[in-house]
Amino acid sequence: MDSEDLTGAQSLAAFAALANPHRLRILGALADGRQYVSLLARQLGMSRPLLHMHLQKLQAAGLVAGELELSEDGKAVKYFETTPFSLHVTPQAIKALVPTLPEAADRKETD
Amino acid sequence: MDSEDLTGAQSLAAFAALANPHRLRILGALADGRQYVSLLARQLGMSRPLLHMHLQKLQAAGLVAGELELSEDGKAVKYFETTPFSLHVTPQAIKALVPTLPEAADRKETD
DNA sequence: CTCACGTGTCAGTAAATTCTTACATGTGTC
DNA sequence: GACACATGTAAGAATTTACTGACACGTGAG
Repeated sequence: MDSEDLTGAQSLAAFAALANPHRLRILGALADGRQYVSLLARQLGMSRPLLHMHLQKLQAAGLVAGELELSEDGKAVKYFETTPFSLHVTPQAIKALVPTLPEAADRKETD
Repeated sequence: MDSEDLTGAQSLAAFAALANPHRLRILGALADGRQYVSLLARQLGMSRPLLHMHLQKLQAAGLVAGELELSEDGKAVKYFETTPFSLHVTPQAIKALVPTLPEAADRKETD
């Protein structure tokens, strides 16, 4: 995922997802490799429902991806990993993305 | 301002500042050049107190800088401009910045 | 003096985010 | 059957963020 391909709404979701210390630590932990939810919660010292919520936001922003697998002993285990995102944030990049923001787009269409 | 120089807290403030459509439009408008508050509020169609609040957040995050000047006819006018920031956001970059997050630092110091 | 223009700030409300507790499901083992 | 482990989700409280409206100040022009 590259900065240039993102719309305003997608960038907004990505920035919002990054604007939280828990989610940064989740991304940091997943940068080394994939991990499943319950173990990740124990490693980071947070409750599983809370981690679940944060992972949902990261996934909605396209920063992580999860896949449900069956372990050898038959249990369902959900692994998450980071997507190979690369955002380059500069004033000019933001200016280029402003016309694709939801509100601005609405204004252009409906006027 | 370069990504590598930022601490966790500073990155967090920057991401939080970027996670708002109004603030992206403010940055987009200032990417072309400096502007003063009242005129910028009219251009963007938002109230001046609201713009003031957003500019405070952008300034606290180090994304814009403001300087108070006296116009030719003696009035105090405050101009804002973008700082030349350049953030490169990748999973590895985030991992490197996790140890400098406030909570993690506290935990390391106080244990 | 009043008006128009610039600045900043405070109080209150509306809305979104964050977090905990408790519940539900399914599988393998003792 | 009861336990340990995995999954997901829903309700409610606490906190933070976003926004409006009203107020303050100062200057130059009519």
